[in-house]
Amino acid sequence: MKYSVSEENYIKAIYHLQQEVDRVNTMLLASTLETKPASITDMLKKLKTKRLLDYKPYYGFKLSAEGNRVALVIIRRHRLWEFFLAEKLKFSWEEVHEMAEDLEHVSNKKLIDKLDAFLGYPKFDPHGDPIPDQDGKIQKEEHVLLSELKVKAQGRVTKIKSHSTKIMDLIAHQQMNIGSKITVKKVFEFDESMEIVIDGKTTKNISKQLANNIFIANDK
Amino acid sequence: MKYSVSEENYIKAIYHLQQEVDRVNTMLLASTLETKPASITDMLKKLKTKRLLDYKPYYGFKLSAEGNRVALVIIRRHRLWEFFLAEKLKFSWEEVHEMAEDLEHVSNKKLIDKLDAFLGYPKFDPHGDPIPDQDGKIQKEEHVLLSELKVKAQGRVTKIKSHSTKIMDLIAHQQMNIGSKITVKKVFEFDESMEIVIDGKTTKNISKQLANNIFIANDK
DNA sequence: AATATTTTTTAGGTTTGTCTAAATTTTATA
DNA sequence: TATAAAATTTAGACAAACCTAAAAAATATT
Ligand SMILES: [Mn+2]
Ligand SMILES: [Mn+2]
Ligand SMILES: [Mn+2]
Ligand SMILES: [Mn+2]
Repeated sequence: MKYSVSEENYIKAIYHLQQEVDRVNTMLLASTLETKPASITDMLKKLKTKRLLDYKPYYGFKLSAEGNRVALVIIRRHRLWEFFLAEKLKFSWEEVHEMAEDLEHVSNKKLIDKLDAFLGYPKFDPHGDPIPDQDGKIQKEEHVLLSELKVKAQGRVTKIKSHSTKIMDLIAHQQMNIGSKITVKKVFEFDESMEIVIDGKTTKNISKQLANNIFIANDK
Repeated sequence: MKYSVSEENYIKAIYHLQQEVDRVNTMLLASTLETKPASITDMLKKLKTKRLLDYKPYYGFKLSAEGNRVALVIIRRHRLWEFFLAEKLKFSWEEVHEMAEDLEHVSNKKLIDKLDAFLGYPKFDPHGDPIPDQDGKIQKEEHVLLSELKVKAQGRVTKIKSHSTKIMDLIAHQQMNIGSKITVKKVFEFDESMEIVIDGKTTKNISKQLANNIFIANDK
């Protein structure tokens, strides 16, 4: 089955919201897609008749098994393109999301599988999010917040929680990046700020708020 | 200015038809786009109000200077993606056109320019058609039909006239390709068939009809 | 020159995806 | 529990891009 750009954007948005809440509701989806609630209701009916959605009026909704499968196909396309843009075309990882938002709707399966091969079957996109494979399987990476690490613990930065420009600014300035190796040197009781070493080179002090937004995979 | 997928497809189709005829007409465009004449008229009016088209009812139409500029942007995108698909993803050159038909509408300029750089600023797409540069300039390659070459002449295959599967079949079987070096060994008067050497290795006999569909750049 | 044929445009509809405004249902509050 | 507020759906409209059928204009044929 082939779905329209709009349908795909709805499916993907519902999938992402479901990672946070169990049953998505109209208002929430309207605000993330920046449309009006009435438009959401229209699309919900359509997705329901296409059997992509479990939906009872007034009771919220969730993707069907098939809806989930479709969502993962779209997310696979999105993240592979993001990886391509960052890795091959040398875009910074803040720039890639918007372009991938369009590229994800080019839906030729053979194209995506060949792209995957060309990129060397990457497991994570530039933001550290997992890339579903051909069967929709995603590799779960166990990561913890940097703020939860104890002194002497170390690991690699896998993901940033929020992608706001404010946080990006700070992180870029600190010369941290996805993949950077982090070692915790000290944790100060006063404000829970940390002293860390980045890639075995530079030593930095970071606030609790910042450490709360950085995910780390335990290196071992 | 940003144009819809439909608008872009119309603009590009008009551009291509103008390479053959001076003023395009409704029927011709309808048949190449596989739509009805009434739909063409609707779009012509829209393109006219957007100043992309010179159009007087009943008198045929042609792209304005701006329309031409836009067409070349779309063709640049199309051919760069084709080059990417063939060169990097290892698609055969018969497969790339259809996928490029979708990718050409992803219109982020920085993306296309970076793709261009990544590919090494190629001048010709896998079919041998020239790729417009950032300013819409296209490199004119002087090529002649293989059938016009005399004995001992040599050159490289730059382009195939028709892209029908029937011709593709034959050409693939003869192990010819864009870029193959061709040397004419003999021309038989009886049926004007030729004996040629491909890439200095294999010797083949080809019919006048086939030679009439293969463009050659004079190597020198 | 008159008539027939072809081409093009116009008129009026349909589908998709959006919207506003109003009605309905659910949830919260007094 | 009655009422107020919020969330959701319905009703009706609109733009984009298509369509069919009919009218109008251009071109070809007798
Ligand atoms: Mn993204
Ligand atoms: Mn999207
Ligand atoms: Mn092409
Ligand atoms: Mn296209």
